[in-house]
Amino acid sequence: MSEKPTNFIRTKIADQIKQGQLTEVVTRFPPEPNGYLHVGHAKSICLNFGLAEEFGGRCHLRFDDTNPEKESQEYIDAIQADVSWLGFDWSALYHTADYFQQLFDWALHLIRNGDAYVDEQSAEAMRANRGTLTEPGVDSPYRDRSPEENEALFLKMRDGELLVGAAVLRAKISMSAPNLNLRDPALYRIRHLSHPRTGDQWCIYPTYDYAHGQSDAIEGITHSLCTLEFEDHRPLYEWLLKKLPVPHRPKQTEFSRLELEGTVTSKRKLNALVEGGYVSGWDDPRMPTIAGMRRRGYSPEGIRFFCERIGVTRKLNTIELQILESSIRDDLERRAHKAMAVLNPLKVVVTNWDQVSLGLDVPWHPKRPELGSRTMLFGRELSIDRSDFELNPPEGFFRLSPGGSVRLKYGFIVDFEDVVLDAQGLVSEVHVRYDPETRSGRDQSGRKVKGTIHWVHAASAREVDVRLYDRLFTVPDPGNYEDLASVMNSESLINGQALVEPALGTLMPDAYFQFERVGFFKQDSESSDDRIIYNRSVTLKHAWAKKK
RNA sequence: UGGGGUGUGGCCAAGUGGUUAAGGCAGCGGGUUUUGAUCCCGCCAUUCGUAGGUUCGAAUCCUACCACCCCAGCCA
Repeated sequence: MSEKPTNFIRTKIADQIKQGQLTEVVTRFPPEPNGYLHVGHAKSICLNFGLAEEFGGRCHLRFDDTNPEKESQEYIDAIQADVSWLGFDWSALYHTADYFQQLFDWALHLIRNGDAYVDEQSAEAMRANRGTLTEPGVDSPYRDRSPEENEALFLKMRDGELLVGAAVLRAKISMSAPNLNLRDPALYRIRHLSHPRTGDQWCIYPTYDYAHGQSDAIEGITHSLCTLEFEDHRPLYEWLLKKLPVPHRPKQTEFSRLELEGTVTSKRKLNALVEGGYVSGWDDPRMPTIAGMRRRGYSPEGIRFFCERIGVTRKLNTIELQILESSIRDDLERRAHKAMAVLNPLKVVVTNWDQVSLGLDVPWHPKRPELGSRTMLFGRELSIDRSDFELNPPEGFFRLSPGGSVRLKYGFIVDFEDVVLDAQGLVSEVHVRYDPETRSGRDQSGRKVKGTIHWVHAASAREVDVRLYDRLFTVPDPGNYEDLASVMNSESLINGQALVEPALGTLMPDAYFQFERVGFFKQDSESSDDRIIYNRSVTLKHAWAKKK
């Protein structure tokens, strides 16, 4: 993992510091608690927290909780867990809801200055009067009320004397602005709903446009980073900051959102997958949510490495899944304990083994001795993977086949002797002879074999469940399909069993594993003492499989 | 067709007037290897959306054109 790649935001900040325009960097990550965080949020988290960290500033975690209709405590808790799991500490926890009083007072300020008015048009009328992309809108009949009348009405809104939808507070900018966001945008709406944080204290709630910039100002945010679709909102963001006596002037900078090949990252669609029962929940290992990736066995470092690799620009981009997977592998390669597991067992009898089982001391990681070792047994009856034996091997096959030899990793070289077929003619057993001179670590024979395969000792192996995951969709751009059901991959989850060496048969919820020659695995959170479940996080790269 | 953006190899992405256009992923070739993994080495854009122009010199400046993305929630 090399040094951090640069990007335009970083460059700009470094520049501002160099020119003395900036003494501290304060960013914020402002999720709305209306769903779980996904890989796109991870990009934003890494950017915001990463920048603050790099320039010795701070990054606030702020819940942008302005709309109680869709927000809940479940999401608030999950978001904190996810950010923290990714490895970031927020200097303090903030809530837009904590600024509701200040925001309200500032709304009064706008009203008194003639910069906002209460509109009693229906939502439909407002829409009709907004105009179109090419035609200007029409002024509301309520647009020229006096400040006094507006204030009285706004207080009635606050005091619950008006019904939902009966009125809205609007900024008084221009109904003919070419930027639609400037055509008298709504600032406050009536919602007789209780809020996870403020309870029933308010029945009017500020919109994102009104709340966001002012919250940034209150917190002293220097760089308010958001995605490109908010670019058209920047003039409004700045208009409000200019009209209000705010203590600070934050600057908004936009970057392009992450698009990941083969995944959807809209909360609405992710929610539809959960609600429709297509996945087991927000943390289903196939979900691109942080919770899903965590459960699948991706490491925080791997995800952060990914976010670093993909960069930050203003261009449309679709990241290939391989970049994510290779980032995860890169981290897991050094982090994981390496062990033996056989997914499709084939019985192997070592016919010339006539002693008790032999204990082998096997390191957890050949390149990281500090991880220690464990004992594996070698004996007369073993299991190997069915795919490691071929009766009629294709050209270039160098595992076990009739007349051939192979090394059982960390054990001995074995030579093919015989094969037992069942009634259907399928291989049910392979008989081999082991070469006593070839014990790993003390091989005196000088023999070289082409293939080395993994195995487990039949009597001491334990059976575990294994869940093999594949992409959730059959198309690279599921986001373009309204009917997600039609592009779901029916084989995105394959349930199976595996025989694992004894050391893998106990509950180890935090450990990362590589099943040698198979892939990276992590125990699923549903595992229990008597039923261990391993999730395949990601496969190993497999040149042989590709060539076939 | 209004406004705002973006165009550098298959996918990302540095580069902001001056040697043969960084790097990563993918791919290809080779070496090491008791994981066909890892690791290591090499190859992989005479060209930067297109066409003109300015300049001794342009991906970088100018002009025109083309393509794509975002905006008409009392969502964020």
